[in-house]
Amino acid sequence: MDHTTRPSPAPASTTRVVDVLVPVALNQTYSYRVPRGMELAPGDVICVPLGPREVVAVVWAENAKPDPRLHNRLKDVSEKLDVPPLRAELRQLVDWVSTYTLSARGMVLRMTLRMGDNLGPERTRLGVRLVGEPPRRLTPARRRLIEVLSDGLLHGKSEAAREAGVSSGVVDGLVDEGTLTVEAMPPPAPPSIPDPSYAQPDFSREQRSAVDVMRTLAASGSFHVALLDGVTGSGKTEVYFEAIAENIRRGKQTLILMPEIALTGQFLDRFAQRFGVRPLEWHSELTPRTRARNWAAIAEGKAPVVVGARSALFLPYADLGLIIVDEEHDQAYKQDEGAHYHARDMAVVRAHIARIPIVLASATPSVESEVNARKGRYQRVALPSRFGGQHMPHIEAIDMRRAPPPRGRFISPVLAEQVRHAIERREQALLFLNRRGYAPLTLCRACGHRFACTICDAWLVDHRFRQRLVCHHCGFSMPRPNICPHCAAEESLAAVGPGVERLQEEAAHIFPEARTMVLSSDLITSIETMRSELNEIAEGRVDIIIGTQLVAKGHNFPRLNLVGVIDADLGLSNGDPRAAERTFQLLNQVVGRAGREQGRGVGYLQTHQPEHPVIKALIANDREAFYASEIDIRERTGYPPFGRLASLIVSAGDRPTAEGFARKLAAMAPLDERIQVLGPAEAPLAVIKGRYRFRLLVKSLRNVDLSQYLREWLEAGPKTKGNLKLEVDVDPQSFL
DNA sequence: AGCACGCCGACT
DNA sequence: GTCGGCGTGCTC
Repeated sequence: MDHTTRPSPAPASTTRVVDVLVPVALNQTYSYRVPRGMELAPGDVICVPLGPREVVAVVWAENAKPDPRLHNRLKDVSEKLDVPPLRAELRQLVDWVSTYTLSARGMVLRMTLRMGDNLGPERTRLGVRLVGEPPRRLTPARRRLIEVLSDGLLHGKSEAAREAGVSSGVVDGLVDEGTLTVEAMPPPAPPSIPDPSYAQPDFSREQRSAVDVMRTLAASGSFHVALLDGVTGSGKTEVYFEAIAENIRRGKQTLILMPEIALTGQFLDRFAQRFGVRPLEWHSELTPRTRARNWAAIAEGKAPVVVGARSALFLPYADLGLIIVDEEHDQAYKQDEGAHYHARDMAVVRAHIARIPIVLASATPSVESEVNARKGRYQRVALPSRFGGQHMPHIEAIDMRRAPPPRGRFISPVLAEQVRHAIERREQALLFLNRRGYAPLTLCRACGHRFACTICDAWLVDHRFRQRLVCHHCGFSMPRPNICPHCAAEESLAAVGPGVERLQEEAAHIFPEARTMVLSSDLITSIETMRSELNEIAEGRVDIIIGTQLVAKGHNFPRLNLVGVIDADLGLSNGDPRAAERTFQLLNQVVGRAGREQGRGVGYLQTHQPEHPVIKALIANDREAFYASEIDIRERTGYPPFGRLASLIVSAGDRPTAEGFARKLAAMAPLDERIQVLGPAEAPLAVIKGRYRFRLLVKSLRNVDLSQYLREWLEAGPKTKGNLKLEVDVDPQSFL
């Protein structure tokens, strides 16, 4: 752009300039000129040129006095998009999350703009209908197409072609012949409106007081956190539905956050039973078109209830009145890629900024939320028993030191006996093992060679279904060889340890007549297949379910009364400060799958340490004991929520570079008697994808602004360059 | 995050 | 001689 040739450049005072947040890895805003005739205010969604491309961005502020050094570099805003502006509440959330997590503000904004490039009016889609005579030349492709359209209804043009397995050329051909007509498809129906009075559920006396609290909460219209605390099967969902009903009556939108959207099939049905229709879904598998449509519906306030995974938190709700965080303790709320944030915590922040109530629901609250409830910061709403007189499952430990399974097997005789009884009673059994694949380690019996990933510090996991050895950290895989690559011995490779696939083999061997099914995240291709497999189980077409933690989450299997945990110790002994909490929550949830609808559930925990406090608390069904001891440990050691943590991971292509930088960084940490900088130490997973990793752990008192401390430190500290990478994780959940 | 610019190995 | 690998650095 050549400004010098302009006859008379407009005086600066008449050219308005706005500061714009662009969705790239930048913290600062960029200034753009507002073209004549365009009205812009903070929050407006616009298109701007950025380098060689155009991006969707958001006006963040007026800029009355643009930086003179930029005078001739300012570009014009290209276009104002016809969507509702981002409200101040959401802009404030973006700023807050960016400041707290130390991630670039532009990257946080990006999460709210995840609607694809399909904003704006919908183009009318074309449909075809069968009206005339068949064509003179009837090819097989044409025949298939006519078959698909034989109902005489209007079909989407591309859908019809896809369904018939023909190209769109075949469709056009039949249109030319007069066999089909082209008509505009009716616009897609707006999201259906949930009816708060659709069904009037029956509540027990205990539930009724919780329901009252929920309604009052939703009606209050002010910031308030409730911890809805009820065991699996106590009717938590139905109880918080009443808060949603109240919120719908007030004409406000509700956001329901779920840890794992693929597992919400039954939830959607229950929602429909209560409200007549399903809520709007938000998840990563939406097509771009649907995504844009849902985004617009949310922004225009036409979607009263949205259920979504953590990313749904950053959507531009027109009038959000209530947030529900289901299974609030779940690890899946923590995002560890790109921006590191905990959706539950950020949901509380959003509720605070928007001055609205929020409900955290769980059968096994996080220690953080439990402490907040005990201190009165959160209002505890307790649902003590299972609904409908169901009993809590009875839990027993199986001491694997005394009653071990045969060598190379993993199901103890006691558990096998119980599974047999369950099958004989025509009930289902669930065998839980949180390990994907067939075996976690393969070694050569002749020379001792172990198969390890060449670019990660990890063994290769044997996946027999896929016939490959797979690294769970980088995705590397290789065919399973027959010959040891080290000593060339034949038939010498042995699988060590169990995975769910191996467990299925063993179950099939012990119970040849039983129908088994493995549920594991690596075997899931889509949300749809996942939901249909879960339905198959719910309909009783499976006798033995073998699953990883996928099966622990939110699904009712009516005929499931027996749960066997194959290795209850897994995850207890890895030096992670949250290991105990996680194991307690996970096993409690898994065992809670048993006996939800009929009979009395029984859970067996195969363990080598029945004396471990977590195992004992599970067996005694003594939540109090677990929380008391865990809270005590955290308080004594200053771990969250009694102190704050941040982890800094330094990684580089070679070990000395990573270690050197980490040491330099540690040496430059500002002194502060309230803050400890631990390390650097080699990260527990020392190498991932060929990158060497060192970790610094920052631990502070609770009242310290840890983010601010980190920012000052990193600004003054050594700059990363080359292939050096520094990842900052405030409030880390995982310590790998 | 993109995307271009820039400097070293195998080929139309 | 060019095509293209991804390291480095900028985007108002």
